[in-house]
Amino acid sequence: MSSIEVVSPTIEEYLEAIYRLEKKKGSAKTGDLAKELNVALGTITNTIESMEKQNFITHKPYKGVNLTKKGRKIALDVVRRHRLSERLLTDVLHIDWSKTHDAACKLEHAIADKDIIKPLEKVLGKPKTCPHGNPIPSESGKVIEEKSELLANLGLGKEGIIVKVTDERPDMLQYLATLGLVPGANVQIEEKAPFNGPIIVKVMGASYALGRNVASVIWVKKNE
Amino acid sequence: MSSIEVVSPTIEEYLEAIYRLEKKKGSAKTGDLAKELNVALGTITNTIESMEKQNFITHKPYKGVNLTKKGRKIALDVVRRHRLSERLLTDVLHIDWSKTHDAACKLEHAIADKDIIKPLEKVLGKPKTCPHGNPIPSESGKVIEEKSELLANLGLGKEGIIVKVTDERPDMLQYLATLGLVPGANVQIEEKAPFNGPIIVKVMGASYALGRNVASVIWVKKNE
DNA sequence: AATATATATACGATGAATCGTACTTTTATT
DNA sequence: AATAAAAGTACGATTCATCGTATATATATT
Ligand SMILES: [Mn+2]
Ligand SMILES: [Mn+2]
Ligand SMILES: [Mn+2]
Ligand SMILES: [Mn+2]
Repeated sequence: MSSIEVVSPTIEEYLEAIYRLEKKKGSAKTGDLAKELNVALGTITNTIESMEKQNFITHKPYKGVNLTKKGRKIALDVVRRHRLSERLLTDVLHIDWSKTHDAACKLEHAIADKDIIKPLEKVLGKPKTCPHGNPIPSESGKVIEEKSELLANLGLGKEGIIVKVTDERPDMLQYLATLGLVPGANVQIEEKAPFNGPIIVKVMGASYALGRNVASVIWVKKNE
Repeated sequence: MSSIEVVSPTIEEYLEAIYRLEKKKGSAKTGDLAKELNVALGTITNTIESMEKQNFITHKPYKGVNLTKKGRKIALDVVRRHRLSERLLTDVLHIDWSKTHDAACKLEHAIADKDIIKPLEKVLGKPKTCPHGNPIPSESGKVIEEKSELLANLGLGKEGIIVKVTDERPDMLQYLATLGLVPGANVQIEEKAPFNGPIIVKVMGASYALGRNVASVIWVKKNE
């Protein structure tokens, strides 16, 4: 029986953060983790040392840490619980998608039990993604990532469907929602200002100028 | 603004356990708490000393602890979250009532935020009780306790409606459910054996012999 | 190549929560 | 009232997660 190892909520948070950073930048640097987890640098050094001893991660000083197979397995389970929690919050409790991330980040540790997570997944209708479009790992840790590209990289005149949003700060999500920039929405590039200037996009008939920072958290699937 | 004080999950658990024991026995003894919380006696002594310093409880050695006003306020909020969690588990996730208590005891700490608990309460339809019939404290800490008496104390031939069940051990709840002894069910006393012997009750047409231990966790509202 | 800047580590210290054993006090029994 | 049993407390120790300051190393800039 290869059931998933039980670790403290703290270690789960570390694994979750490492997973995200690894996905985004290839590895998780001490400093990034300190910011992400809101703790002092020395704390990170301590904890990753202990996590390395437990074979959850490998660490190359000044290069960052990476998940081992063992660590990734747990991380994926945390991410799974996180994203199912988000779905519960939006789909069942009707909470705004801008508020779900922080709440889910606590909830995820309280629903580790299979007797809870399985019924939850079922009631939600086995959703494939979180409300922000990120894939929900399967029970066995499989992640089906829909192919997509950054809105910021889409060519002039091209259009596509928003697949996911990879910045879950409440203010960012609120802003995106007011423009209708949510997963499933159709967007077209109308203009791209030079020198990394704004991008004008058309959504639901309306046009908006987006900064590159914003256009770089939105992933779309190009229409053929 | 008298918003509720934030304490650690551990202290919340202590307050919750003290609330229950106080309700059941008038006060919470060190030993009872050790059993309830599954920690060593010395740990209880330590923690209640610290809790007394923070004015959450008063403590008379060998007599037990009691909640202060301040402590009770927090305890009621924890109990509120616990019972709303149980409702979520049974009503939304369709989890059996015998499994909800333990799961809720973790969940309750992850849904302290007003932005979560209010929508949850609303979605559940502002339930008055947990699945076991115990009242859900209001946001302001009001508890509306329906008048009821122990099934074990009901006279021969009398009948009533089950109001609540005050033992939430999984095996007890499973047993009660198989007999149909759940809140709302009508029961009648058919026989009471002497010397604290079994009680024969009629439920839904069937008759069952219940030990006094069982009849002493079931509370009923006598018909007329 | 030398220096400056960013990044990471070492180290000593703290607080919360826990344990187990030894000791003390209260309550029950004779 | 003396003694036994039960209940509670004291105390020293451990582990986890954290902090902040001082020090070290690597990378970027000149
Ligand atoms: Mn989290
Ligand atoms: Mn999400
Ligand atoms: Mn609890
Ligand atoms: Mn209950």
